[in-house]
Amino acid sequence: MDFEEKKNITIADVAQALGVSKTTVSRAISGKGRIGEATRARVLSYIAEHGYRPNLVAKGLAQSKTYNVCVVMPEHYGMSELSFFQECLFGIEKAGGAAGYDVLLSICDNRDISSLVRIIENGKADGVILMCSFVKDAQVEFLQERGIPFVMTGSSDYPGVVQIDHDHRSACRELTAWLLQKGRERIALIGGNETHMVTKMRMAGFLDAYRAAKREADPALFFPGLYQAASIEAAVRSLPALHADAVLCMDDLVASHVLRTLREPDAQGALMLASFYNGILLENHVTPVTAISFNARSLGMTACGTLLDLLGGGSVSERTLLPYEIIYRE
Amino acid sequence: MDFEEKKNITIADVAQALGVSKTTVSRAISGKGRIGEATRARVLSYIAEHGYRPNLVAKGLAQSKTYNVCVVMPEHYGMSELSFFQECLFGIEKAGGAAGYDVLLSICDNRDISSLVRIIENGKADGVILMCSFVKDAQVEFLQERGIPFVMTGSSDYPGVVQIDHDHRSACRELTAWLLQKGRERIALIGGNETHMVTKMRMAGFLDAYRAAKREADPALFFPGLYQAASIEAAVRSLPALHADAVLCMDDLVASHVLRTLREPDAQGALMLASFYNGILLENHVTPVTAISFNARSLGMTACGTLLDLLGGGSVSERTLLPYEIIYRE
DNA sequence: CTGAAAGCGCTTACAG
DNA sequence: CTGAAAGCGCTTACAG
Repeated sequence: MDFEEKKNITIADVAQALGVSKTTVSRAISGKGRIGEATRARVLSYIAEHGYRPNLVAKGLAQSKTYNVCVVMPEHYGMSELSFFQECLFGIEKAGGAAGYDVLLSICDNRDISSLVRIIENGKADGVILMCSFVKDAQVEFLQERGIPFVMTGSSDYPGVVQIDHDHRSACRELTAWLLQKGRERIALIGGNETHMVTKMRMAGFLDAYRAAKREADPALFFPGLYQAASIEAAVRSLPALHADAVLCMDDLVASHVLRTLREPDAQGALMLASFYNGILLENHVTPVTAISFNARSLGMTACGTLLDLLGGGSVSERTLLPYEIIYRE
Repeated sequence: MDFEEKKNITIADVAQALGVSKTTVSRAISGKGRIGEATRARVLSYIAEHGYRPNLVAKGLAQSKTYNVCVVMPEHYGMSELSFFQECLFGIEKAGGAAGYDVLLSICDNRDISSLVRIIENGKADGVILMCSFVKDAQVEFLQERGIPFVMTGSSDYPGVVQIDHDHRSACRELTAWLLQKGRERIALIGGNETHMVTKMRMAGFLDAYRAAKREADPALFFPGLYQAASIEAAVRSLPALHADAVLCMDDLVASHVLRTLREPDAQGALMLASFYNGILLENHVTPVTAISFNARSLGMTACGTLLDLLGGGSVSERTLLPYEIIYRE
């Protein structure tokens, strides 16, 4: 297969065709600078008719801009986060597109940010959106050192990082408080990647609720860092011996595994179950479970909007907290 | 938050610092054109030390290239496809990055390809990778009319479209043949979006197997276009009355629903189950089900490699079929 | 082997 | 109100 080069019409072409200068054409399009109403109309109608679109790359070069935002997605995560990230990405693309920006994708582990580095060093993007935060974050360190504008969906402990996040801490506090109020005191906490900031936030909200209720959480009931079905099951089976009366899952994948284990014939009942994230996995489940619901798409749109403000020289608040919703199901 | 403009070092800077011309620096880097070994080494060591990286956008403008590939993802699809697309996307990013290309993301329904159009008209990408094919495909029509190089992951009926796909037809034939050989003749076929090409391919493979076995498939056992849990369950419940002895699912989401229904107390057993796609949903299931397994990442890498060949002026074959694997589980 | 100059397709002071 | 010219950061014939 080969493709015929259909060479694009340039600003010079339309200038020549109209017998005006490139400057004039440029001004008619951009709306900047004085220009006669008649000439502008003439130019505008010509380009509309001939389908001329200025080359954004050339425009960008002249303005030292790229009209690209780079979004970096983490490579490794569970499937529960998958659709969340996807939705968020779509939100970014939508908000960016509306403002004439495109999204350049970067994949990255904490260890390997080479893709991000390449994009930045090649001068391919005006700013970046970080979709995942780490407690020791190479992305943040790199971008800050380079002075590249960026925002983060999620929370960060690094000073000066513009963050857009759902209010995980409040949400988890509220959900935990609900359990406590139902008379559940020995709440087990299962799952969560401890290197992720979001886990810290959830944990904090959990403890907030205990503090507010003047109760004390039992660390023996914490089971962080569990991803495999087998280890989650083992944790759940150990619960009765620990006199747990409820279990709170860090995300919907964990919840899904816990649910399965609890349904086994030899599993004790009487445990109350809730999840810190109402993902796609929970939606498909027969047994409804109380969970916190977040809107990933609006997170993405807000993040992108904030980055564009930043690029536009506006001042943005360092932290934007988006609302959540708790879906109570018994 | 604001960021200090740390202005990048340009080719003019290094030329001046070294007392040579920009031409020389450019040649030292690109390796094109004659240049003294000594000067080249001097330039190279200087740029290594000072961390100079040529601005790819400017380079691109000079060469009428962008070093971007646009990949368009469909917006609406089930979660079973989600991780497949994600993996594929990661494969593309990897292969592209290795060749100095970045990926520009476009989201699109069949109805609305405005994001793709914008990217192309703005001159932001050298070529595009279509991740989803439709029987009436606005993307293909647009790109062909514009003469933009593109490839597609999946299959297409449009003439002249470079396709990279897994061999769905053969895979489905083989899997169906296996059931037939096991003595199952009344195989129900559930799910599949009829507007997607992949459904056509799977269907064809299914019928191939019947033909080869000199049997006839019963159209009464076809249940296409089922996405909701409820409608899938209804279909499964109607199976005994239709004397079905096996069920073949179009994807893992369908399989997952079927599995759940079959496990209900009042559901008849004796049905054999298999799926045309071994997705993440099936992996998490307790009951193992025979299914076809595809490597999405290598699909992405191959697609990107093919597009790059195309951009490089190489001739590529119109259709590349990737191998599959059938995971037999009883 | 090396460089001055034109060009990629735009924008934007600076003059008029 | 309009245009000639320089510039964005690179490449690449064309001379030497």
